[in-house]
Amino acid sequence: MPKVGMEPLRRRALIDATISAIGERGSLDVTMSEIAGRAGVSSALAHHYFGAKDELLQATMRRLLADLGRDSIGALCRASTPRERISAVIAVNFSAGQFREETIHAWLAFYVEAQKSTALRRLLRVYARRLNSNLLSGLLALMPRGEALRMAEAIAAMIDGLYIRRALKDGLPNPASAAALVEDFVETKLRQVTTAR
Amino acid sequence: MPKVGMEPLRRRALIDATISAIGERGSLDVTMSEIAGRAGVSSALAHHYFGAKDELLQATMRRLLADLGRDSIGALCRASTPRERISAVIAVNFSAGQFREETIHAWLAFYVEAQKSTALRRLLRVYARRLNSNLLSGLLALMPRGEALRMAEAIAAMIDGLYIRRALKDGLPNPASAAALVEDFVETKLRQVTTAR
DNA sequence: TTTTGTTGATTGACCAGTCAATGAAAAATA
DNA sequence: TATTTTTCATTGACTGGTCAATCAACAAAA
Repeated sequence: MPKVGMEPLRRRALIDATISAIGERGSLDVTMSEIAGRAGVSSALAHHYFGAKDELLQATMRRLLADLGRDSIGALCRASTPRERISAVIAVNFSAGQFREETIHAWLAFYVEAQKSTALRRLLRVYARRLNSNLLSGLLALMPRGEALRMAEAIAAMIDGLYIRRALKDGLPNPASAAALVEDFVETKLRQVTTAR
Repeated sequence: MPKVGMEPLRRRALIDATISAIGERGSLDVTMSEIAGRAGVSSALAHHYFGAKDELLQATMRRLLADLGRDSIGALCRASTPRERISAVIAVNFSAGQFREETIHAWLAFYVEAQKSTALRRLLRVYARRLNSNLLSGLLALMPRGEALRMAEAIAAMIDGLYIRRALKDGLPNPASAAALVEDFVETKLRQVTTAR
């Protein structure tokens, strides 16, 4: 049965299993056995491929980041105006791929874990910085620098806030209305800036 | 040494210790011994007064909620116009008492734990609902109901988002600029609504 | 002497991480 | 081609440690 070249497959399966386990439990304290079981292997194998548990967790976080990054790049490429870039960033964060219970739980759990683990904190900072710069790539063309910087922070905070609030309500999946809330904010603010004095 | 009437003192001390332990660790997995040690008692005593660990955690969460509630009521009483009520709510959430690393870490950790514990989830819902209704108590006088509802959600999300983002940056305590961000949003939106067509 | 406060010691469960052993493909060798 | 050897994949069983929870016992008021 065993064949060569299993490693990448197993790694992927273990990371998938980690995300779904975290998503289901709603927190990071899932056991290696639980994760391994979901991936259809023994816990020893999980340790074989990832070493310690935090390495698996870091790999999982990196995967989440990579997925979001990929989606973001795709959406930004499809945008042709600065205004569209802003909408693209917002849309990605509330897209079907990202705004799932599983994913949201995982992000939230990692946020907490990042308070303990410097490695995870560094990864989360990457996320925050990237979100910020993606937003700025649109905002800077539409308003003065200072205004754009503050606006980016506000939008980012609102997105994160909607994520975490989403985690509280179970059974109410309305990514569209969440995105609309942010869009409305952007729209209002843009009108104010362009109409100014 | 032992005197009568220790119970309320111990309970308070243990809850205080729980908050500071969580704040320092940055997550909920602090041991009963750790908490008890900080409170200057044995872990057995903590169990004696609180029973199981989750009861202590729930009591801690309730304390956090109560503190925020008390502050909110105070601030709202001091506000005389609807517009001031909105600012009061924002100010409380970023006040020195609430916007501390310790408190923020605790809130964040509880957010995650609430995914597992229905009791904690219920408590967090209380918080969310109260924040919402406090905001609405000002907003409803200034704009149409539908608009006010959406606005309340947006403000609440932004506040929560700024909280969680604050947890990421260490050593950068700027509650004032965070509050200013929210205030600016409110101001902009209000101008739009009142100037409208 | 009963109640209240308090603890050290212990238990039982759980879990991350290790290791030695097994089986099966691939590569090397005859 | 037939064989041996090496490498890869995989696991069950075990270990050491941690921690929540319990309990029996002790001390000091009331």
